[in-house]
Amino acid sequence: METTYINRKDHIKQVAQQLFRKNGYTATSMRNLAGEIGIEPASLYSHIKAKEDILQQICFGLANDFFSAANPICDSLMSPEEKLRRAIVAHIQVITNNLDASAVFFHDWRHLGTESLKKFRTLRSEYEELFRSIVREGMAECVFRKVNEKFMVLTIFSAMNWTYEWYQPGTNLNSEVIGNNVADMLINGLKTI
Amino acid sequence: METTYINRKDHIKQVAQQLFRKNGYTATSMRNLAGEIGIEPASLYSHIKAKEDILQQICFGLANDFFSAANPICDSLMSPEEKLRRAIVAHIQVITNNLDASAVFFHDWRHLGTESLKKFRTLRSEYEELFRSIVREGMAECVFRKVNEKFMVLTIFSAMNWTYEWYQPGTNLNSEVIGNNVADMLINGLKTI
DNA sequence: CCTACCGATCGGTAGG
DNA sequence: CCTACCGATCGGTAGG
Repeated sequence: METTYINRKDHIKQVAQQLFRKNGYTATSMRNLAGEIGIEPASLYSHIKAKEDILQQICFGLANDFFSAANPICDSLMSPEEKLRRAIVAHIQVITNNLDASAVFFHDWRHLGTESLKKFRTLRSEYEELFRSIVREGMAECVFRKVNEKFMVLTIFSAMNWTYEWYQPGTNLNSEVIGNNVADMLINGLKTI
Repeated sequence: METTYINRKDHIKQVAQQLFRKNGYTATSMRNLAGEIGIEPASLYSHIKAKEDILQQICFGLANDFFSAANPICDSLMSPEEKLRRAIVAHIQVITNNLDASAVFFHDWRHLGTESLKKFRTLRSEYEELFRSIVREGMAECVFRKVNEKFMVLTIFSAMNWTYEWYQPGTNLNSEVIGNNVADMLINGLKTI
């Protein structure tokens, strides 16, 4: 149970994302965080510069995970349908493997500072574009119905991103099965014929 | 532009849900709220008992709207497919007609006090059960594929509830069209054959 | 990583 | 709806 082998900065991040998920970023005080870790509040500042630093670590760390999962799929030579299915499964796996971070990512990104916020929005647009290009490709090849492209991608993200709200490790199906189920529901609703 | 005709309590609620949506419930202070309204912070307490009162008004008010929209559809004699389509459209219309309240509803319900929180969860379960029963009915009649019922409903809610994140009144399609598009994507992915 | 502490701000009350 | 104010708590710093 003790995880003394990880460094303190990671430890802080992990405890923080649990608390942020449970109570929200703003409602979690540095005193709460320090108390949960077992050190004095002021000691946190030996490892981080500010509260927002932690939020940045969480948000940009997870953004990086999403890209790492999706990029190789997008660059591959698979069919649009297979790409979309795999991208959905990969995305949902990142979420289910990082439930605390995902909750913070989706809820609390707006509490990032002005500069980080801008960077965050840019990354998110770039990531959405990955999915948009798969959908576009599929429409061009007539394997996807020609629905409004932006709308279609938003619905795909909707179905994927809500996962963190209800997924419970252990009690649910495993993440690959869930990803494939979501993909099934979406793709079979998209396909020509 | 002036809406002096509504009473102050409603005025407070409306301004509050704008601020809560933008900055979050916890990050919005009573001083922010009073400043936006143009009164002194202490004056708010002539109209409300506590900050959480406002959150309760918003959350339970919207819950009521959801039920009012869905109940007549569920009680009707339409086919499961038609019921589901109409319930989806109705749900999305409630969201798009109450974007501020919806954002608060989905983000900040967990900041309700213990008692309200319990009541909220119960209402939410009851509401989900409305959709679950439509899906169950559809499966029994073999018009919906026999997927895990709970999972299917969660995916439906996912696709519906994310709407508040991206819907922009005016610039988007109207809410009925959007609801029907979401219904199309979901139902055509659910139907036998 | 701790003790000691800062100025700012919080939700809310008393009393009119 | 206002003035005046409360105790509590906030994020963060100084200095060791």
